[in-house]
Amino acid sequence: MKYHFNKIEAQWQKYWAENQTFRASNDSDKPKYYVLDMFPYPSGAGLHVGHPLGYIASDIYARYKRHKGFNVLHPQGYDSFGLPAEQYAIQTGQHPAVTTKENIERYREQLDKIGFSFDWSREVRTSDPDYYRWTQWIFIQLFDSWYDNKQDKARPISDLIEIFNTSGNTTVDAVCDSDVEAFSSEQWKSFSEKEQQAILLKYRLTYLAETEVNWCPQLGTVLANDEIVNGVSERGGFPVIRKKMTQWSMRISAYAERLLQGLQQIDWSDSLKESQRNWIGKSRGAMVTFQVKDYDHTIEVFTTRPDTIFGVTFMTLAPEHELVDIITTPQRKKAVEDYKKAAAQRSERERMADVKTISGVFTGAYAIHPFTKEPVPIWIGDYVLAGYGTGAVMAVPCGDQRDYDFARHFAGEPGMPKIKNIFRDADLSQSAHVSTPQTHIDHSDFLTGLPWKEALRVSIQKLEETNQGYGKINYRLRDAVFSRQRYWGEPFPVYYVDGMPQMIAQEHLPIRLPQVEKYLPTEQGDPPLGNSSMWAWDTKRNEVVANQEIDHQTVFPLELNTMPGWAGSSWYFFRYMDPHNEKEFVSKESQAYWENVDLYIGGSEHATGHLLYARFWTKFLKDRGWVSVEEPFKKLINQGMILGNSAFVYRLEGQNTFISHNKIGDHRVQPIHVDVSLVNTSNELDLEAFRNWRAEYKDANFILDDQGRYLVGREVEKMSKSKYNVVNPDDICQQYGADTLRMYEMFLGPLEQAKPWNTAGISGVHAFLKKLWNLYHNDEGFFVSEEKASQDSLRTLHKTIKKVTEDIENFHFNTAISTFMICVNELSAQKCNQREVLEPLAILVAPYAPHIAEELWKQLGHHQSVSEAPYPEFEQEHLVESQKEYPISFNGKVRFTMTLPLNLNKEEIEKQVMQHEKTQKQLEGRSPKKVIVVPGRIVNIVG
RNA sequence: GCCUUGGUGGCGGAAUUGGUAGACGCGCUGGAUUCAAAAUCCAGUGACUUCGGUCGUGUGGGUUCGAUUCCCACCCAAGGUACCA
Repeated sequence: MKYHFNKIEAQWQKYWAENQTFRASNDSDKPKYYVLDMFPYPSGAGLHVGHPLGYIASDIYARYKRHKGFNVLHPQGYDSFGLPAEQYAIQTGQHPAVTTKENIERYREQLDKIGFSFDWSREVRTSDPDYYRWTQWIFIQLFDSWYDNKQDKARPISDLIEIFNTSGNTTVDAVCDSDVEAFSSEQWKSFSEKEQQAILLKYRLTYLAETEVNWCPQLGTVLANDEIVNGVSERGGFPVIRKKMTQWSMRISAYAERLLQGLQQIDWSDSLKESQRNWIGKSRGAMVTFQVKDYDHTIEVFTTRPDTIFGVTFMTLAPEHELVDIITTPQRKKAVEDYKKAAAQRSERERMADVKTISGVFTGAYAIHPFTKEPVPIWIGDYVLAGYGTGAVMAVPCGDQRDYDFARHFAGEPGMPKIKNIFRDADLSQSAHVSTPQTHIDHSDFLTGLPWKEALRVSIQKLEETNQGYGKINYRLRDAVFSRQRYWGEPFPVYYVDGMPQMIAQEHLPIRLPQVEKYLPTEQGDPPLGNSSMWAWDTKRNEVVANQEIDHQTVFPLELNTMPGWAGSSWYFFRYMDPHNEKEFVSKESQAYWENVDLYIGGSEHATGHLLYARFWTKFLKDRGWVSVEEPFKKLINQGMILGNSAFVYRLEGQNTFISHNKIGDHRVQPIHVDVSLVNTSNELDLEAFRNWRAEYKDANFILDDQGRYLVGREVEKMSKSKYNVVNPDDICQQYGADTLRMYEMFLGPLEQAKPWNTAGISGVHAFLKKLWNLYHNDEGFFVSEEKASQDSLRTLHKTIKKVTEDIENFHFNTAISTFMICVNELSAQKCNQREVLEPLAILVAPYAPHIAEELWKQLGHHQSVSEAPYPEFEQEHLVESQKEYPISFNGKVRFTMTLPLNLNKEEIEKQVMQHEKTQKQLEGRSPKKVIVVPGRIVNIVG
């Protein structure tokens, strides 16, 4: 009887949907288990074969846990705000909500075909007003909170106001802006309402601040680093400059230490934890204050090596540093201005990546060394980034390679003194000195002669004594910018009274996105929401009203920015616990039942973005008492990305002629991504299809190779619509079935490893499922016997149970599938058709290939879904071994094997091996120096 | 540049704690079946070889009786690098 996968799969998908087989209850006697996928952004390209990789893995695990008797929550939803829908709207005028809805429908259709056990009754969409009202609500709570270092938690802002009223701010130890001045309770009370609000803003966990952005004047918009290629915008190729803008920020830095410490209690891979540790970047050192010569200004620097303070040869400020314009001397003005302009045109990433080009310019100004009181020249250089630390460094060329390179590059120029060497016996002729435990400090007044670690301690002490600095723990983690000049994101529940932000009361949420005519920034350079004529807040009627009603008395302008993509994804895992609650973002009871995510699966590209923000918000919600957990995700697995196999055509520079990859030679060409569907497996381009692909290639000319073919170049890279390398899974479901797709994606390789997509090999997995089917069927139909199974078959079954269970617990799905293949091959050879073996086998396979398992289960006479069957137990008695085939090696090389009983001890094994004729032959009369016997493993004869 | 991960046959990959390198699958070769093809089944398949063996897990060193596995240095690829998701 044939295996009709299409029919079987459609039937069971319908059954699961109609019977709500996978609906999770918030009330159960079983232990709970929460399995979550990182929800997808519904892109216009549809689901690609990379998405299901993680979903299949989590689905296998969720189904496995159900067999093991758990109440499993396995939901799915959509991260549906984002830039691509907005760009599509800009190009076509189509409202992003419409495109997004269509894309979601397409995703759902595709997901349904793969047979996932999602509880769709809990679906969430971040762009749904019923969802984003709670994102707005959380924003308001952040605004209403400050971080108390003494209690090491976030507290309501009302507590802080009370403290200010009773004792001013001098007793408060809070995380706040660096420019807060001390005030008493009397002073606080004497401030105007506006002054008080301005001060509070410096303490709130979300606050307004000036931050740098990539500004593209021609597009009139801010760009992500990702949208900038070689210093110009990806769209249009326009210049991009760095510019300051007032934006909402999140005080994630308040949580730096807890985010670091929390890593110890969660089950994530060491590499991922390491990434987060490096991102948080905790370092110990000192803040040092340098007075600027002839000015009433100081430069603050953070250094991890205050012990090298006497080695300071010059100082470097970021070109954007606020003092640059003030202190630059008239003679240096032009050079500094030119340099600043050039630096503004380089993205932060370029500046970090490019260490070969050393650039900088002397300001003509000097700082005063805190101890020697000698003048220290002040330079600017773009290797110092404004956003890092204080945007200024003290340069010690003898101990830091970048400073060394900078000093060498500008040696002899005005303002660049000779390198000061403060290390005893250090050779500076080639490079900076690398400190070791033996390093001692020299030529450094009170530090001379000390080992550097000791000098570190003394230098901080001295800085503190002389009030010129203090020991400090610094974090690389910066506060997170929370404003986007975009349309398709959550609107802020914020209006402005006299320039000060005010929150809209929570009962009036959600504040819905307004309709706009155009999704581009306004002509004045305001964000897209500035195009709306209905974007003002009436504080009397508590509703959004027309802009013309703004009177700054009762009707005020609303915030024009929207929230970033990570807002909605920082808390969605809580919403699945209680998705339809209209009173709270999640009820206390639901959250207490589900706690947090037991298993989270998603791509490693989120290692430091989403995963850090979600941890931050969870900790905040815990502090304020809305949830009971400190960490959102107990265990996390990063599925490796399925990479695309991009294809390239090569355009001769400045022409509309394309040259075959194997003919490029010395031609100057521009590689252009071409849709992989236009290329066959031999890398040959379909020229007709290419001409029809896009209007600009209609009249393209080609230089073909000697066989008359146009060959494309190939490159493995991330699958994305813009690279035209997306492969979608629908065709595979159609041709081979969902069970084959599920097993093939798992069989491709280790879950955590990145791998390029390739369908070669899928036939092997499909053949396996057919063989599995044939164990239960003969030509006539279902054919399973009630007789006792053979010892061999039971052995095969239990060997399989053992290995597959170990593999699933360790997420080694690829080897589990080879184990299934071996099992089915063995059972076929044994002609096994006994229920005793085939019934447990159907359950074992069910998490991987649920459709075929359901069908076999039904044919075996069951009326319930196989997903409710208990997992088979492993029985050791079927696998007892008494003999071992020992490899016998000579000097580490295996020469032959011999079978010996497993109960022999070392001496008995050695005796038997030495008596063997082949041993004597190998030794050719020599007596061995040593015989190493590892019982149950190997014998090695040395000599 | 920096951080993280990876590099094993023609290809995807396997190898539990340092113990027979290449499981399982694809591909390829030969055979059976067929009028023929598809499908299926059987056998072989790391390279070299004077058929004794020799070499072989990115490159070069090291530790060890024994290294894909541990250590050092380097090369290459992918992901991230704070406004793509």
